[in-house]
Amino acid sequence: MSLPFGILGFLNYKPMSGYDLVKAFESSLEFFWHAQKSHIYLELKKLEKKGYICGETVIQSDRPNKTIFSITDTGREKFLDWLAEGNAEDVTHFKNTFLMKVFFSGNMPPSQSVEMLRQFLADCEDYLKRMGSIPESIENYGTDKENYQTLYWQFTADFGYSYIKTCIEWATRCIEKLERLCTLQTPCTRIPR
Amino acid sequence: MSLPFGILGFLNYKPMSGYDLVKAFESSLEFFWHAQKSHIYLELKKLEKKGYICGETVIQSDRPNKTIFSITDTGREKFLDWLAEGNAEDVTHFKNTFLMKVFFSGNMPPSQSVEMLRQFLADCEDYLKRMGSIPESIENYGTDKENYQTLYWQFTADFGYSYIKTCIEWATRCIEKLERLCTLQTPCTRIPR
DNA sequence: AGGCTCATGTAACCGGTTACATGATTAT
DNA sequence: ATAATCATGTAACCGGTTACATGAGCCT
Repeated sequence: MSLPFGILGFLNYKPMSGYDLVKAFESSLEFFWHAQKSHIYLELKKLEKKGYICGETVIQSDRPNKTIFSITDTGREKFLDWLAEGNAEDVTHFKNTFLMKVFFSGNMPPSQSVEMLRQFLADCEDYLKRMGSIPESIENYGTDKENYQTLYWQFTADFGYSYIKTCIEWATRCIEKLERLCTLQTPCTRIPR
Repeated sequence: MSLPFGILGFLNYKPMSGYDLVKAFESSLEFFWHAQKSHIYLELKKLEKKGYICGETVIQSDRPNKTIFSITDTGREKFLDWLAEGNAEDVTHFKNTFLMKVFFSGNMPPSQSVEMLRQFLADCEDYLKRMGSIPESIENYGTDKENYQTLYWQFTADFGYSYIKTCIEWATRCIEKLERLCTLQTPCTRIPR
């Protein structure tokens, strides 16, 4: 329900082609909204049909032709409406497959769940490393340094960073607890179930 | 892609009716996997057709009849396979509409985004309050106190708690920064865009 | 000649949501 | 009477994913 608004959001900065949008999503929103290429192109058609954006074909000699989309007044209006909307469900309605697995981990040997948590920890740390390069990439598509845009981009980056940090601390705690239980209290021969 | 496994997970503890499952989801998985009633009943049919669970009608005189579902051997096998699977995408592929709005907040007056963040903060604090009652409710459907189940339930509760705490701290930071910028550096008459 | 970036799609599918709908029994 | 709990669905829809597909031009 958000992809079309993400597109409108980018087009509100400046007109872009589908290809540009794919890259914009990859380099920024990726961290909290992974979008499929095909889905973006599909959504562009829908938005144009609705009259929220309008496309113009640009003929290029050195590379394939492209369509540059601009946001329309109605499009901008819809986008700003969306921005102003409340979103109370967002705090409560998040889905996390990994946590579901943790929840049901009593069904596998503790050694296996320790391994699972270690993998999660490794993935988080890997992610954190790759995140180091965000602040610079954010600078690249800022159009107007006068306004608050970069500030909000920093906010989302801050969120991502804090979130991953929290995940790392949590996973570390869990692993410690499991290992303490496994090596000290209960000998590893005792397998649940 | 996880709901059927959530159902299998619960049925692996003990046989349950669709109604029981709805309540089980509401009282526990709710925090990271909100499930629709209708979806659960739909999924039960699919799982039965696949032979992962089997239902038995229980005739009741004091209340409407019901169907109690039990997990089959193949069902248990599939469930354990799922548990053992890796889930690297889970760290990277999360969707958050609210963060998308923050990302595009340069398009609205700072006062409005402060309001949005305050609302988020309030929602988080509200959520945190309601979370206080989880540990007790978890105790209720533990079948076998000998095994590690409750430990893992605590892990997920710990995650939820830490996550909300992180959100609260983050939102507080953001609001502070915005207010400092608005009241000290730039007079509020200057509205971006 | 072969790989890269640029550029854009279609078709099938699926997980999940929303709205709607029914009906029994029990407690007040 | 009527509200609450128990109990179970159907149908339409939609957001998003996966797989597949094409083709121009540039660089080496």
